[in-house]
Amino acid sequence: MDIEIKLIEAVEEAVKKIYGQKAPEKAIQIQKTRKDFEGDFTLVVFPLLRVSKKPPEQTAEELGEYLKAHVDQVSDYNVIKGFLNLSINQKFWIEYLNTVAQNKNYGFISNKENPKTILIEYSSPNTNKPLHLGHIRNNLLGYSVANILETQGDKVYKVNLVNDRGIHICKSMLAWQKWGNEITPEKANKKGDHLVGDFYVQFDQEYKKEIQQLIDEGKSETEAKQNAPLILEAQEMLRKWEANDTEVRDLWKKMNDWVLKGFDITYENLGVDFDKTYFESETYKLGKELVLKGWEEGTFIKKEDGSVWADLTSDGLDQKILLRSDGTSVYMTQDLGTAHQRFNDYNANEAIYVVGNEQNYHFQVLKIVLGKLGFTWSEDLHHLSYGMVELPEGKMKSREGTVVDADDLLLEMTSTADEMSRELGKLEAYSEEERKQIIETIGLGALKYFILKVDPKKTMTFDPKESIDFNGNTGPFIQYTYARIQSLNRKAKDKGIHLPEEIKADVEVTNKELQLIKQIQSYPEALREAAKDFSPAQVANYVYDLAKEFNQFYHDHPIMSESDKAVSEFRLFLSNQVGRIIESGMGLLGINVPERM
RNA sequence: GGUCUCGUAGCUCAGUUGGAUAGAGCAACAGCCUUCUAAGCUGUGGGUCCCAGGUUCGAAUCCUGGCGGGAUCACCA
Repeated sequence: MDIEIKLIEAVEEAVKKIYGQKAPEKAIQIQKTRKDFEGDFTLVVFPLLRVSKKPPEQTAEELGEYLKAHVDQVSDYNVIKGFLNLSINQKFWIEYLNTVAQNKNYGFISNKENPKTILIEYSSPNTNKPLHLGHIRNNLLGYSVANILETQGDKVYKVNLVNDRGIHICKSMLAWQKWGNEITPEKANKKGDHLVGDFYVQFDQEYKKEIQQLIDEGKSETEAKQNAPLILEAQEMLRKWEANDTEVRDLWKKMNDWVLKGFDITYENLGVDFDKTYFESETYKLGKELVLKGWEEGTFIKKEDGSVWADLTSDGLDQKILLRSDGTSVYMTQDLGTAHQRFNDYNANEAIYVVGNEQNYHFQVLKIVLGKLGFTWSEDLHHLSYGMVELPEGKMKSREGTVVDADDLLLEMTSTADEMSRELGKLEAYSEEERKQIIETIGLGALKYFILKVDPKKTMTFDPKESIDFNGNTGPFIQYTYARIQSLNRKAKDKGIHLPEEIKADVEVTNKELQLIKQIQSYPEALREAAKDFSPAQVANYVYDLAKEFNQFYHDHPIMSESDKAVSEFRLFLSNQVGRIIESGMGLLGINVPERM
């Protein structure tokens, strides 16, 4: 049983025995003792003064005395103001470490009684331009959160909804048709997504010129924007697309295919994947029936022009359009439909949408509207709203060429890792192939950790001029710690020191070693919290603390050269448990750990 | 203007049901490789936790108001 739970129960019992009443609800708070104080767990006694009717120090003394006498694991206690610090005996910690070693998936919940089925939608790119740094954050978050949720024993499905239709897609198609000269990714020797993205940019440039020309001819800006020949042509193309015009559809298929192939490469390099990919071209008509039904049932209102609206004024929001006056769908309509379809397809208990915080309002409305339609599962729909990635100067703007391209960044990370390793004189002894693999692991690890260590909700800053660090609170730091541990294992093999299956409780243990075990003990809780908050950052920060703690231990605890065999084996054993958790935690972040670096 | 959100060291960030003296990394400076990987370890300096009230034994954390930044409020997606 969890030691914390055991302590809480013991305190409950103590309060009853000593003060003759039940402790008030939630009054028993057990937390980890802060490092600067003696002890392992701390009971905050202030909330208990109501029943003890005695000063804090005295209450703490009485409870401490009782716990020491009645709980095996409590070896000692001390009182500082209203804080009762409890020390847990070494036997408990060593035994705990032994159970960790035996548990293949330590920290993970398996065989949960009623596992949930959770859908997580992430990535969801547009097929008109390549992925950039913002998408990287989305992809890494989605992939990692899926992993983290699975540790809690639930079934998670990762889905991608590709936005492959609409006016923005027609823009790049039209530009290619006009100025592309039948170029293909092969001929241009360029990834398809980049090639198509170039045409999207070109469209925008030419469109701007036309607008300027119309303005010069005396038209208003709005008028110019609406009447520029290029936009009219693009709109015409969209109409043809919707009418299933063969020529347009063929071009659309061809160019989307280029882009999707490009995305596949980026996804693979990033190390993310999906259980299913949906295409908006196949789902964009969903939702209309739901809306019409809602109107018939009086949930929505129809205006004179025929458009259908949800009135959300009673929820403190505005009115929201659901069907245009011509009867066609809007974004919200589609999302209503896809949400409904998803919950049915998978018989899901929860759905998570990894979407930037600029769409907070949209998801707020989506939930309310689904609720109004009578779907009780609207409560189980979560928007994992993440903050934008900004440059030091502010937002990334594609038009100003300040976007950080995903593929470029990945390449750059590897070459930085390469430079670093050369500077440090590492990896010289290894084959070219192994070297390449290691620097990729490190470069990618640096990037992923850099992004995932930040609380998803927060806007984060990325400075492309300063390359991502490899020292300190970084991915490579943690990877390095892991590599050190593997190096220990290799050395141990050479020296004939074997890794014991378990440790005897009477081995000599230092404070630092106990601290490490305590840090290990926090792993399951860290995962629970991370899953609850959809926050890989909490896993990242946990693993960092563990690695930092280990490096301190490593620095002043000889392992191979320790003369006491039992101590030497214990340290090797402890190191291996740390290594396993680093590998596990980093794995949840989608970061690999190298055997050497 | 309405709604939402953020504000912690020079910079990037931790700090989770309110708990003890607010922590890391980077950058700066000073040390530690004849000893298991120095991508490491140790130390120094650096704080009005945006401001003002309130709640309480106790507030970076909760409430109210203000200041500052961001997002959003389309018959776009």
